[in-house]
This record gives sequence, C-alpha cells and structure tokens, in this order.
Amino acid sequence: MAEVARESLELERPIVRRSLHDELVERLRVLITEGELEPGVKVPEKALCDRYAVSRTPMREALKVLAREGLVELVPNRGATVTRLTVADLDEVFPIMGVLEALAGELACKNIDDAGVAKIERHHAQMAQCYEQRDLKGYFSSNQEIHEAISAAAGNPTLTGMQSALAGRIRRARYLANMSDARWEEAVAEHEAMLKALRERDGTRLGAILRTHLENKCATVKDAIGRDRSTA
Amino acid sequence: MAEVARESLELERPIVRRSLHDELVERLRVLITEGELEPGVKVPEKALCDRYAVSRTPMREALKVLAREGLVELVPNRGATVTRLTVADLDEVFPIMGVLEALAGELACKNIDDAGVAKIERHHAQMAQCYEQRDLKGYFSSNQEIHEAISAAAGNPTLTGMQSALAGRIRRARYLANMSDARWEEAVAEHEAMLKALRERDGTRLGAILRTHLENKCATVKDAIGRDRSTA
DNA sequence: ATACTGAATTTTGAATTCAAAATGCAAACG
DNA sequence: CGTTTGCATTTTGAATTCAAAATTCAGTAT
Repeated sequence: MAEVARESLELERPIVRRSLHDELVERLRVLITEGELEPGVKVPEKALCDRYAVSRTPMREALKVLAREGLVELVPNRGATVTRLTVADLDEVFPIMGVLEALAGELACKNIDDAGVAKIERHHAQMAQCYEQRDLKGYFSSNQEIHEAISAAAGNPTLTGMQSALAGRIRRARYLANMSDARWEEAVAEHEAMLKALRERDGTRLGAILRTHLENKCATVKDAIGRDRSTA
Repeated sequence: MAEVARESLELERPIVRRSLHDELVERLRVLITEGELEPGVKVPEKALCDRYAVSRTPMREALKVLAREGLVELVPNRGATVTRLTVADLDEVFPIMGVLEALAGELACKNIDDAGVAKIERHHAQMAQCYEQRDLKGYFSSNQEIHEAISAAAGNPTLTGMQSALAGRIRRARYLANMSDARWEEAVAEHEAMLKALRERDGTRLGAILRTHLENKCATVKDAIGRDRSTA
C-alpha cells in the first residue's frame, strides 16, 4: 500500500535552484573583490549583461543588492560605480569587524568541542608553516580559514553573515603584497595567543586578543593603502 | 564677467530624486515593522503593486533588498514571505546588537562634545518623566532616541547603518505591551548609569553597561514572545 | 467517500519594450 | 579660439510581455 512506500522515502534536501539574480550577485562580487572591476569605475551594465547572457532585469536586481552591501554605489539615472575604498572606510569598518570577531570568539569558546579546536589547530599549524617559509599567499589563506572557523564555531549565522559582508568590503584592498617582517611576526604571536585562549576556553581573553589583532591589522592595511593610491 | 556670477552661486545639495524602488523599500519596511504585514504571511506582490501604483519590476527589486535585510524570505518560484521572528533569532541578533552598541558607546565617548551630551540628557529627562507617568509608549520613544543619539555621536555611518538594520529586524516584536515593573525600574537605573559614564567620557564603562543593558532587554523580549505566539 | 490525476488558472522569473534622463558632439556665437 | 547651445545617441528606470513553474480545482477511479 501507499503508506509503506511513502515512509520508505527518505527526506532529501531539495534540489537548489538558484535564481539568476542570486547567481549574478556572487559573480559580480567576485569580479569586484578580485579586482577585475576596479574601484571608481562605472559598472558597465550592458557589457556585463552580454557577458553573462542575461537581460538587464536580473542584472539590475543584483546591483541593488550589491549596493546595499556597499560594494557599488547607485546614483539615480547615472548607474552604478564600484565604491572606492578610502582610509576613512577602513577606520569605519575595522573597529566593527573587531567587536564582531571578539563576539564570535567569545561564543566559540562557549560552544566549540575538542574536534573543532583540533581543526583550528591544524589550520594554525599550516599557517605557521607558511610563515616559516615566508609564503604570504598561503599564510593569508590559512589565516582566513582560522577566522572563518572561529566564526562558524560561534554558531550564529547572522553574525557570520555580517562578518563576511564586512570582510568582502575590505578584501579588495589588495594589501596582500604588503606586510613588514616585524608586523608579520607580531601577527603570528597574536595567533599563538588566540589558540591558547581557545584551548582554555577563555572567551573573554580570546575576544580581547581578536579585537586588538584586528586593530593592528587595520593599521597595517591603512599603511599599505597610504602607499598605493590605486585602491583609494 | 562669468567668473563673478559663477563664484556667487552657492553650492547647494542636489535635489534628491529618489528611485521608485528606494521609496518602496521604505514603505514596505514600515508595513512590516508596523505589523500590517504579519510574520509568516505571503507578501501579496500583485496587491502591493496595485496599492502603490507601480509595476512589478521596482517592487521585486525592493523585495530583494528587504530579503537581504532579513525582513522577508525569498523562495525561488514561490515568492516572498514575511520572516517570522523566533526566540532563536533574538538569541542571534541581541548579542550582536550588544557589541555594536557597546562599540558605539565607546566611540561616542571619544567624539561627543558637551552639546551632544546635553541633547542626550534632555532625551533622558524626557524618558524619566515617561517612566514616572508609566507612559510606556513615550518611554520607548525617548529610549530609542537616546540609543540613536549615541550611535550618531559615534560618528561611524557604517556602524549606525548596521545597528538600524538589526533594530528593524527585531522591532516587529511588539513587546511594547510587555514589561514587568521590576524590569522597567532596572532599565531606568541602567540608563542612569549610562548617562553618568557618558558625562565622564568613560567609554569602556559605557560600553559594558550598554552590552548588559541589551542582554537584559533580550531576556525581557524573549519572555514576551514566549507568551505571545503570534510573533513566533 | 477519499485519494489521485490532469487541465485551467494564477503566480513568478526574466526578457523585452518604451519613455525619460544623461551624455557626447558639432555647429553657432562671442 | 574657447564657450555655449541644441540635437543625436546612449544609458537608465520602469512598464509590459512572455514563458515556466506552482497552485487550484474539478473529474475520475478505487
């Protein structure tokens, strides 16, 4: 009978059909953060429509969303431009990132299990190795994974979402090429302290470390931007 | 000569012509926070288009933006529904609000001038008076003005924007009708402490007070929601 | 009577169309 | 020779149109 068949059917997650505009939001975000669309330039709506073979409707919906994220600026009747990243922007964004990461750290200490800590330990080891080899690219990559892992461990999707939105806004500063040896060493030391606090589940201390870590990072990035006018 | 005329022209702020979709975002936000569009119901796209005499294009753009703000949920091919506000949501949002307000408080202490403090003192007096008269509506109103004034004094538009987005998300809980006398008294005491810290420009203390203030508020709101199933 | 089937209707996503605004450009004027 | 003015072109905002998907509902079979 029908009953049996119905109960034997497992509940699978529904096939995710994404809307065009959702897809576009992601694609455009990449274009901007990767630097293909440079700060200050007008977003070529028509050209992008051709490129992705979509009409202007979903493209414009995507631009509205990106505007809200702060990646582009929408001037009525004059289209979209990629927002410039100024030093003032960094001074606005980094302190916020700081308190959000601190909160994430606190929550992570409350919720994380040993397996979670172990995972972060592995990322940390990876990062330390990159530091030894002066592999800046690899260092940044595992560094990001650590911060994302902490955020995930906090178990607060809203928080994680806000963090990634802010991170996206400043990622464009391709400061990757710029980090003094002294600062780099300091950053690694800060990460050691983080890991220790996390092992001990000391949320307050981890939060404080993360916040100053971000403050220092802000100074570093501002410094890099000051030298490289192309991002401003 | 032309020079003279040109220099005599003052630089005025440009006439703001808002796009339809921008206007709609605000209107819809009000509909949702004021409760005309109740949590859980499907957003009647067609009806709203008729109501505001616009076509579906700007309406859908507005819904995309609201979805990103978390006020509506967009399911592909199934339209928009007003997001329900669950206790879990509050547990996510309030801690974030807490650290953002704390940061705003810290920054405000750094930047605010005496006139700014005086303005907040006035709101505070107003609020205290409402408390004496047990005027809950008025109390909430001046309460909100105080928090907004602190945020404004922080001088960080990004921060203020994030705060108002989060506030909008939880404002719908019309917990206005629910606040125990004991909690109310406590809240007023917390506000007294805030004002004192602000007068003394003690950012760290103000931040800490704001954060616990929000934590307490969260407990109160959760309590109210627990009783009133219509919001959940 | 109840549960399934399938066609009609409605709703949604996206392309196209249309009007208004901005931009570019060249001719006219000082 | 440099400005300014008016026109043509392009770009933008919004309405309309069209196709695909979901929903509704009547009819059928069990």
